Amino acid sequence: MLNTLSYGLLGLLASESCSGYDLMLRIQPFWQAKHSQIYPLLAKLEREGFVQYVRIEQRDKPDKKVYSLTEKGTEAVLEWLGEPPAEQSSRDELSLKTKCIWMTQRDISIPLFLTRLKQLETRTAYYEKLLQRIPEEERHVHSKHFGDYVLLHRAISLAGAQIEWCRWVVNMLEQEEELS
Amino acid sequence: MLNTLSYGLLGLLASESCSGYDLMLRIQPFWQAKHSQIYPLLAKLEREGFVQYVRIEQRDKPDKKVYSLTEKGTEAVLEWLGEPPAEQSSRDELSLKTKCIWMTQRDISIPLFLTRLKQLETRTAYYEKLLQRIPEEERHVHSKHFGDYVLLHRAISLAGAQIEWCRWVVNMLEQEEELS
DNA sequence: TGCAATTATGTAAATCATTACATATACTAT
DNA sequence: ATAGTATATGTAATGATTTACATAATTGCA
Repeated sequence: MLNTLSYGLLGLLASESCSGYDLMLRIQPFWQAKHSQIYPLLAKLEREGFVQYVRIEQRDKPDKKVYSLTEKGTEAVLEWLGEPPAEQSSRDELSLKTKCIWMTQRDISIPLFLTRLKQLETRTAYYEKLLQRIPEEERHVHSKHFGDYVLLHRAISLAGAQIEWCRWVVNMLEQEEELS
Repeated sequence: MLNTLSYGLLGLLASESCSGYDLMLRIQPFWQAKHSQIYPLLAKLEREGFVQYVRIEQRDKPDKKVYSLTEKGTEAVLEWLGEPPAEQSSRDELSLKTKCIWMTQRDISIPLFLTRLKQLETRTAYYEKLLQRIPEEERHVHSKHFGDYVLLHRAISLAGAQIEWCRWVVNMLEQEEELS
């Protein structure tokens, strides 16, 4: 039994062999992990026979290790896919702060939600751009990019719901200003 | 400088003094933390003067320590509220598995989303119940429960968006079944 | 020319978080 | 009776994660 991050890395390698650096960038949107966690984990997965690598020399950039799945690695991913998904866990500092807005004045509370709005709008724009890069012919169930396609859809729709929510809260906080 | 969980606990204590056990239950929806993390943290916050406690004897239940904010604790919360919120971070195993659905058959992929649907429906029902418990007169900006009110609204709307998304994905996976 | 950013990999120390161990009372269902 | 659940608090060991330390090539900018 491996941990979730390990399975996530193996899952990414299933669709395309790549370097630890690439894995770090690709897993970011779904599971935050720094390179200092990923490199030792890949080394461990290699020692245990789930992945293998070849060193690739590059002219313009430093050498890299391109990892690929072994048969054992592929089996591990398929076994993992058969198990029910763990509940989603989210950690949002804004939620904790929202529980305290009764303590604050509008000059403190409103900027919290305006900052979040900007974060959400920036991320939405980024997701939209990524979505546009997936051509029509790769948006079907059997495409390797079907997962990316549906995940981007979810990310955009959730961000939209949160943007609406932030505006609703800011509105209420602003209306209160007129009364006080 | 304290960590986010510490500020979250202090923030909860700002609206109502309560036991470590209560804090654990109350912070759960926004920040997952076990009692084994919370009890030592409260002890540390007490040693450092952010909180204080009184031991309360109970007839039908074990004794408890009821924690309350000190002046230093209140100042720390207000300072924390003035800082911009950190970006939301979510960890969802289903996202990682979704990136791999191209590897699977419908009999593996569809149950993943059906399981998530059940999880979301259960949570929505729970949130709806909590929301109903907040009376109209406590849903305004100056109420101590305004935060709970708006957070429940967000949780319900996000769960709704995710339910729709799961159904959309399941539909696509099922339609593919007819063709294969 | 120097400074920052990007690509690329790694280790060490510190902190954060979970699991397991431990205890104790009271209530409820089988 | 006894098993399970809820309340209530704690520690110890392990595992996960972040921050800081380290190196090195290339590109772009001021």
